Amino acid sequence: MPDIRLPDGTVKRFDRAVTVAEIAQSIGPGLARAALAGRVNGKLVDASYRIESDAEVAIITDQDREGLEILRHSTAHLLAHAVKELFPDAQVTIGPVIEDGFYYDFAYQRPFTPEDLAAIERRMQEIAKRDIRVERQVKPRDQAVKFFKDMGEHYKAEIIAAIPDREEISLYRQDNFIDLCRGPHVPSTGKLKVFKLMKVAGAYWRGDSRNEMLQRIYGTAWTKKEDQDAYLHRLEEAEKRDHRRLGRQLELFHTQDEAPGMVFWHPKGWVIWQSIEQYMRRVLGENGYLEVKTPLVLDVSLWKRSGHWDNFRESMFFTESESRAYAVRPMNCPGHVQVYNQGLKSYRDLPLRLAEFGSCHRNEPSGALHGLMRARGFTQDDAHIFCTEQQIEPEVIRFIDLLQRVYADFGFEEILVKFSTRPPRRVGTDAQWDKAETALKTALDHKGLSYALQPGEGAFYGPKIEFSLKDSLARVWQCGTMQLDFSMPERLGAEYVAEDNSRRVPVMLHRAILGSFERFIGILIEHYGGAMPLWLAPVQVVVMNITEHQAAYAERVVGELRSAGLRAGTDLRNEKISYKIREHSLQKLPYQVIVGDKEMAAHKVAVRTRKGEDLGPMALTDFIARLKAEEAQMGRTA
RNA sequence: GCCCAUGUAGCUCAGUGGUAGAGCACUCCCUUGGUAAGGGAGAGGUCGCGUGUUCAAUCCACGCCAUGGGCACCA
Repeated sequence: MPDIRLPDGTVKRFDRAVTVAEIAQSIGPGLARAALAGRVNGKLVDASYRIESDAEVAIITDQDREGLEILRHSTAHLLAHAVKELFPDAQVTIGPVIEDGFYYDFAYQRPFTPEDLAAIERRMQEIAKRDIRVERQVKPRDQAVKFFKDMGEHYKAEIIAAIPDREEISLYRQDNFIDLCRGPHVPSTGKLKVFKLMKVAGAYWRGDSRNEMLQRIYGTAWTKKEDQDAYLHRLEEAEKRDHRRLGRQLELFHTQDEAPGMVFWHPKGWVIWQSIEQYMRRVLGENGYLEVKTPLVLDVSLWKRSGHWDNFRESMFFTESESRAYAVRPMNCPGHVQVYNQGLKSYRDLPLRLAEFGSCHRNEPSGALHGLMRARGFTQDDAHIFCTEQQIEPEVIRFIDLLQRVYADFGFEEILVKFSTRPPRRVGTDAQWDKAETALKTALDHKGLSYALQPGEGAFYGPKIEFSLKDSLARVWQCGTMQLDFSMPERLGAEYVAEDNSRRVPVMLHRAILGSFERFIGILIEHYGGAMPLWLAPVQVVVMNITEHQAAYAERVVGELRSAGLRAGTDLRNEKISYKIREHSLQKLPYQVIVGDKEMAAHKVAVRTRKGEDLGPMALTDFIARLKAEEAQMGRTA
């Protein structure tokens, strides 16, 4: 005689064991139809789950977050079901829910083609229409293993072997398709209405590149058609912001076959770069950094001493001359230690903050390359702080202050922080690690930052903090980093004379705010959809004449804008004004100035923004003042 | 690096076993037009690279390179 307490507080009494579906039915036929699953005493269960004793029960429908996940998970099963009907020899492996959808990995003698995908999707629709009941059953472990082995599903058998002993082995059956699964699932395939297969890709079994490659089919599933349409629309919008596409359209940069993973910056893109570099140079200077420039190519022996040869030689570029071997630098730190090592340092010289816009090359795996985001040639806004252990904490706080200010200036509001602590294999003493981790943690707490702790994820040479920012499409990009290093100063012989006249090894802090210029500019392009804030816009103002009669006046206006330090150009082409406006709007140029006879007579300029707003005629001095004010706002108004 | 797809004019893309086409951009001419495309003419391609099959390859096969989507990797 279970008492069932519902989320609204009401209690229903049943005179026998009752299923979630029956409870939904007792509440109303609408809910009974909508019920996908239930939550019984906090645990998600199938709608067919039988409740024997008193319980708190909530009915899960597609209005719940969990409901959507169950829907997606069941759609993954539907996909596997369809694949097994069409390709009985394919073996099923795993099929989890992911953001916006699901995937399922199959082992099959040949890759699935796009045509296969279309056929599979059609079959999924058919099976959904059959509205087959989905049933759960529990099997003893050895029986389950035998069951799947007999079916030829060796991957499933392997998965069961990896499930902890105390967990139940549950199977889900829909018609003749049976899959190992924890569940819960929708009560019948008819609940699955809105889904679409997106793409097929290779994926390693168990995520290990030493294992065989499986065929992964990605799909998306939603509760309503409109949601799916909105999702597909969102993908299209994201594609329009793709930095590679905008880089071409806005003439910022290009890449070509002869230099894979490296970038040819065009004049407009280089203005963005230079605006950022000069800005960074200014704020670093304000914060006590000293800028240096060190060699891009160094004798291999230095990379052997630094440890890079041992760990990363596979992804370094090498060259040689007169029988001497050199490496193109993959990092700047060894160079900075060389600068530090010139002249005996005193504790009075610390902290010493050496900064470099350091060009690095790493021979990244070909499949990893991705426009500006993952390149083989890139430039870090790198700096190394040489300091004592006592100085770690204040230096980290200073750094976080600077980083927050920089991100805000670029228009990023939200920063995510991850803190990685000592890994099992590491250098340095426990006492050093204790001090270092405490210093980082205290600094984070001092700044009131919440962070995700990643135990054991630190580098072998020290703990680290990683800073990611969220862009306008809510995508997260890791950019900033603060890493402690107990290893390299010692390996490369850095030391200082302490107060007691003893020689000590300084702590080295590796830190970057932007990460790499290439990647950061890529993020900015996508964040702003190419419409850069005024201070970063390659061309800030274009002055257009209506007829050739105002050409000289337009030139004069541009001259004054340039004298005021603005990046301005003319468009005196023999084209209609609407044609010029369209072109510069597509180029996302922030301000368009139109001069016709009226403006010329009144010594004014007519101003239009890239959003299409007509600001009307104004005096040039007012216009310049407006732009200067906007520049000073940096990314904050955008 | 692995799996799949793609590579044709500056860009976006059609297309065919008999050495190629559109739109936009570009050049010239007409047009001097007031807030997102005025009209006309012209020029432009070793069809990613290589080898093979074939009387003949941009098209078929194989290899390579690059790009895209994933996977693995990311000091």
